[in-house]
Amino acid sequence: MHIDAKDLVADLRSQDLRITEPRRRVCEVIAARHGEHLSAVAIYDIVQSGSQSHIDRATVYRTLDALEDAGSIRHSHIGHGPTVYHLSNESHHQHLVCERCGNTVAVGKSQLGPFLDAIAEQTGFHVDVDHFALGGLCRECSDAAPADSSTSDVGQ
Amino acid sequence: MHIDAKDLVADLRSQDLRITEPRRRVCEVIAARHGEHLSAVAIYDIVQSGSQSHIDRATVYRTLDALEDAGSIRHSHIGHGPTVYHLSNESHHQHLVCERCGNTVAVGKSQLGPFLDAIAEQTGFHVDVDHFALGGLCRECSDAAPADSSTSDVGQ
DNA sequence: ATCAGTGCAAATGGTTTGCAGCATC
DNA sequence: GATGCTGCAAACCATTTGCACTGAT
Repeated sequence: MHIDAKDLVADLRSQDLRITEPRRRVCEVIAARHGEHLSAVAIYDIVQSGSQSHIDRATVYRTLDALEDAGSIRHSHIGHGPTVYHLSNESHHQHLVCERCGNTVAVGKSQLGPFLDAIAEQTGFHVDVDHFALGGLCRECSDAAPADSSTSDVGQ
Repeated sequence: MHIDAKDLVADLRSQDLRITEPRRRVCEVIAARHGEHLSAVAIYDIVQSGSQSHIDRATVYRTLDALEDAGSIRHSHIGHGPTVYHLSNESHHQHLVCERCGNTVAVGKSQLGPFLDAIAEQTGFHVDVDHFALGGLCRECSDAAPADSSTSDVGQ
C-alpha cells in the first residue's frame, strides 16, 4: 500500500483541519521521500528548495504534529540528532547507531521477536521498536576499538 | 564496591587535572546520589542548594566531561529528557521508558545477553545497553491502551 | 608564576510559542 | 466573515564556547 501526498492530505481533512499550501507541501515531501527518516529541518529544506515562496519552520513543526495526531506519521529518536519522521506504516525496525562513526544499522522486527517477547515476559513492557535507536559500536568500529570495554564510550 | 567522592577526585587527579572546589562538589553529589540517574542541571541544583557560593552550569558540564573522560562516569539518554549521568560501575541495564506514563523499567544486562549476542552475530553491532533507553508501553499502560490503529505496532 | 579551570555572557541547535494578519472554510 | 493557520520574532531548554580573570600546582 503506497501512501501518497493525497492520502496524507485526506488524513488532515478528516481531522477537520484546513488544507493549506504549506501543509500540502509538507505532505508531498513526506510522501515523495517515503522510506526515509527525515528531520523537521530536512523537510523544511526540501520544501524550500522546491519552490520560491517561503514557508516557516514553525509551520513545518505544526504540520508534523498535526500529521502525527492524525496517525499518518510517527517520529523516532535516532542517536543524538534531531527527531526524525516517517510514515506510520513504515515502523518495523530497530535502529542501531554507532557511537563512534555515526552509521546506523537496522534490525528487522523478525529478528527482534525473541528479544521483545523476553522483555514483555519479564517486565510486562511492550517495546515500541522504532521509537528510540540503540547505541553501540558497529563491526568496523568495535574491531578498531581498544579491547578495554569499560572505556568504550566514545564521541559526542 | 562503593565509590565515594574521594575516588572520583582521585580519578581526576590521576588524569593530571586540578582539584578545585567546583569539581569536588560535583564529585560529592555524584557519589552521594550513586544509583540515581542525574542530569547535569539536577547536579547543578543539588550543588547550589548545598552551599551559598555559586558555581556555574558550564563548570558542571565541563566537570562531567572530565569525569567521563576519566572513565568514572557514563551518560545515558533516557526518553525525551536531558542526558543523565551515572557511575561507570552502574552500567548494566537497559532502560525502558513508558511513552504514556513516563515510568522507566530496567532490564538487567544478563537477561539481554543472548539477544545481544544474536545481534552481534547478525549485524556485527555491539549494543551499548545503557546508553539509550527504549520506548514503549509499560504493563499498566498497555493494558489500559485503546486499540489505537495508528500505533498498532506498539503492542505486538 | 604558569596555565588549567572558572564565571560570565553570548551562541548554539532543535523546537515551541505569542501575536497580528491572512486565507480557508 | 469567522477562526484556523500562517509568518515572524522572540522564547525555550540543554548544552557549548570565547574570553578575561583567578587560583591550583
